[in-house]
Amino acid sequence: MRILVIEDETKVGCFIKRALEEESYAVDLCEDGAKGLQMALNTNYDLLIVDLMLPSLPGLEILKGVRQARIQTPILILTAQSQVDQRVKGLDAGADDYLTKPFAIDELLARIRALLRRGSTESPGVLQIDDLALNPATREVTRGGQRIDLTLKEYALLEYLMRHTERVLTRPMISEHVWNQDFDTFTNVIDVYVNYLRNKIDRGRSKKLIHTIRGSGYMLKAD
Amino acid sequence: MRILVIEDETKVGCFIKRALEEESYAVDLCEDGAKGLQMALNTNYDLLIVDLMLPSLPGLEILKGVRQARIQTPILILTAQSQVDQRVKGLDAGADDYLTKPFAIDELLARIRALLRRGSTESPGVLQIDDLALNPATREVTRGGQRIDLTLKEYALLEYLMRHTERVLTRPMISEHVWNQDFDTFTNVIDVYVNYLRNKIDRGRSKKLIHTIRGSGYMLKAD
DNA sequence: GTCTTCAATGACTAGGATACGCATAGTTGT
DNA sequence: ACAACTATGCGTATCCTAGTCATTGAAGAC
Repeated sequence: MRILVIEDETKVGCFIKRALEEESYAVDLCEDGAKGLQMALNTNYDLLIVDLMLPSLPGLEILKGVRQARIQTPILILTAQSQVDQRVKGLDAGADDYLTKPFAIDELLARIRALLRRGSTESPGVLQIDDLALNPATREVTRGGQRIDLTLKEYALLEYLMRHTERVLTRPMISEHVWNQDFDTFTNVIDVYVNYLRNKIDRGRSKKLIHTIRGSGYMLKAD
Repeated sequence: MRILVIEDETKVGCFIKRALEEESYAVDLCEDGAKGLQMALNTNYDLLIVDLMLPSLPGLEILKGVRQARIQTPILILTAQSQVDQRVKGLDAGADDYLTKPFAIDELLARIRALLRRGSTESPGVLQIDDLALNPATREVTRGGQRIDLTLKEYALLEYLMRHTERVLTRPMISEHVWNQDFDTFTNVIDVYVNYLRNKIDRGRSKKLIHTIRGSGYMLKAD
């Protein structure tokens, strides 16, 4: 899950970025409004977090810009306590939720989960394919009831796969959402990590879940 | 456990804050009603303490505001002796308990413990994981029947962990609820205290309860 | 139609760099 | 003296690179 944070206060921005990264989201931080809008338009993020108090470009303009471009990405706006009218305008301009500063990081994470969930087929909290289950809250992964330990990157990759099952996921897509990289690095990191995942998830099982689509990418599927 | 106190009398407010902090709660004090309501809405506290006699905004409005926002946080109201009707209205408006001024601080602490207990899944007063037990009323911690002495911060950290077992608790989450810090301090205090706790709780035992989730945070779990 | 060849693609492995968390010692403040 | 916190060095899990090995599928030979 890739998230863009547009926030001019460096301290707050860094804090959010770190917190999200610990939840294994891929995070881009932008401290400039105009630049942020460009990034939002060029990259397909899964979520935008926008501070409405920005120096160069009013946050509202970012919202309008994004929505005019027919981009449906959920947007969460941050406002100061006093800016009640701003908040209303923000929701009118297409924001999906808001949070007033200062806020608790728990609250932010909860709302992010809610927004991402809403976007993707109302998932019931725990993702499941066949006998493979992934619980984002506890970050616990099991197959056939048996616990599987994953590293951060392995987990991030699996979560992305599980949120988009039965669909071919190309390397650039995976690279963007899991590694937060816009351009091809000409490495084989993805292959390596798919291999790691296979070892932990499919090895020794008759029913394989991770399939490679030669020439295209990978797919998670029960068949 | 993070508590918000909304109380306009500076003297009383500071007194409560100090007393609570000595019990190792993380406390925010707010002397203005409107501001307090905002804080209650923005941050997810574990408990609210509200004086019903406030200058800017009647305490009752705060209750209504909070409950309208579907926030279930337990609320304790403070009233003067004469304000019997206020008290009733307060309970009707969603308060969970009340206390009349002047009150004994012990009384306040006891009621707070009761409310926190009730809030968290009807626990039987004493938190327990495996053979580790924590009694919030007496602040007594035992493992295998053996008493364990903890400092204020150690205790606060353990209580937070024990109220959220089997879930990955990230550093920012811990920082907020135990240290009452909204932003990252870029120090390793948390690591150090986890280490202290481990020395007192897990050292020398075969079954470890404190687990680190590399790259994410910590988790208290019996497995 | 079957077999062989070969280039492209992916699977797998090993090892170095890095970042993370642990431990311990040191500092501050009550 | 004790608790709270900071600073630092160290070991290691994790991440990534780079290289080799296996598989695939299409083109050409028979």
